[in-house]
Amino acid sequence: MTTAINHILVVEDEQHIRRFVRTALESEAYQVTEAGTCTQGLQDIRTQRLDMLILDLGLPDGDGVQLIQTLRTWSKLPVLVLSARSADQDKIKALDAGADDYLSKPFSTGELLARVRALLRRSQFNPETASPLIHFGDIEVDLSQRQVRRRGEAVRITPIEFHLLSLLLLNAGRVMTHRHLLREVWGSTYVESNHYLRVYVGHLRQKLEDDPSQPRHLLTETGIGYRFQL
Amino acid sequence: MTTAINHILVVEDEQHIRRFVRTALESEAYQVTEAGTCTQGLQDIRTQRLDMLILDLGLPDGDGVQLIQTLRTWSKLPVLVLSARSADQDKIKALDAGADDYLSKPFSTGELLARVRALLRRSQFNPETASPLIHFGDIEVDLSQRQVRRRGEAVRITPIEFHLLSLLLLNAGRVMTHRHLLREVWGSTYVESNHYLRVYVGHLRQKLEDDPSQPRHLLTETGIGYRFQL
DNA sequence: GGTGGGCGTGGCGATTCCGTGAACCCATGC
DNA sequence: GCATGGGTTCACGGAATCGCCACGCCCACC
Repeated sequence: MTTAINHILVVEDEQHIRRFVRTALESEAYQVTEAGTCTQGLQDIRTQRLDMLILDLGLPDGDGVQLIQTLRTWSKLPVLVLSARSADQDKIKALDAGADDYLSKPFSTGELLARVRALLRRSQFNPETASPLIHFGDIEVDLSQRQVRRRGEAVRITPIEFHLLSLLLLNAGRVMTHRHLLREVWGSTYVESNHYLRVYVGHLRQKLEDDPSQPRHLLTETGIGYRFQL
Repeated sequence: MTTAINHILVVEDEQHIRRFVRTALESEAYQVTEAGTCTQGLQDIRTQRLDMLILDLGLPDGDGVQLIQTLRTWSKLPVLVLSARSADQDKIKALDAGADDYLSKPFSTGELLARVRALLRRSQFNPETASPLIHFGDIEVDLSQRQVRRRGEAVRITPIEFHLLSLLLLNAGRVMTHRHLLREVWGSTYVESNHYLRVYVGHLRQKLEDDPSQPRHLLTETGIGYRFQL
């Protein structure tokens, strides 16, 4: 199956709505992460590569509007608000805080998905949200566009290679354990297949390192895992 | 956010709603132009420098959804839809045709303005750079006129081919997933029919590439989709 | 009623990607 | 020196994906 490139974070405390939204999104092959609280949500936003945030306003541990405002001080991540309230003032406050769309409950799967598509479509036109370029050596990586360049020339990257690379880049400087990488890329049944990693790390070194036998960026942490040094 | 004055076109046939919307917008110092019909609206879009379109779906002389679709073949102008209908299917159709937001009547001034602000904020749409002519290789494409030329000679392009081409061109440089292209061109029930794409991408290569077997512009991203390189 | 263009669909060879085993390298410790 | 464990590289078969050709249907237009 085709790799989902759109990653959506759903912040919602009510269990059943969360499941409802997740199911809807997954049926369209989006990658979904869930959070139940503001704090957890912010945590996820900081650590994950996301394309969109779906946020319920009525969270137990804090004000959703507040969260949007904080978020907007450093990110343009598209935000779709869900809310039980349908009063004008609520909508206006949320939208002016920086939300991009506001959907009152109850809502249908169809409308939710259509609004998600519209939002993703629009935000992907926007070059500023889209391109946190990552540089190292003579390589340039654009994660949101799934592109890798070496001295300006496009480098061919397979889906698995790209998945692995983006994990390492998003956690640049940190050690990523074998198990963690394997679980993310191949799934939890492969956490012991260290061999896969060796092979694909090898591929990436061939494509990215000046001297693949003397890697300067994609480093191995013997007995632990790998680390990416920008 | 304080740049040039934003110019908004309101296409709406009912006199009193038009006045209502105009008054609201002008109270926020937007420059407003009005049109009462689809034809007039399209005319204005082609000739004026606009930042946004507010469109009523129930126009006497034609289908609003149709208008959005045509518009989207050559422009990314932000579109906010107003409609008396609030059924899911209407919303979905409009949003998937390319609208950016959908507001059901009756609506309040406050919400309308908040949504306009959100939309303008999100899409720093630059009408100057939206040139209708696109060049690559020895090909010239005029999206608004629906014409393709190769070394000056007209190239025959079927409706589906053109639709596909305009999507790729409007997102030149980006990877477009199979699903996304299929949904836009064939509709959401065909998101898994990758086969269609292979065939039509093939057709386009035959017509546009110097050496169709070694494409330089219409590139495949194995396992993901296609990308157009200008 | 014939003709032709556009479209959907099936099929098949070619290409690319992936999993896996085997060989090799190298540091460490006995 | 030699065994061991981890790391790297290579090679190859199977699977998935892709490009391309061909056929038949539909419909618009003679």
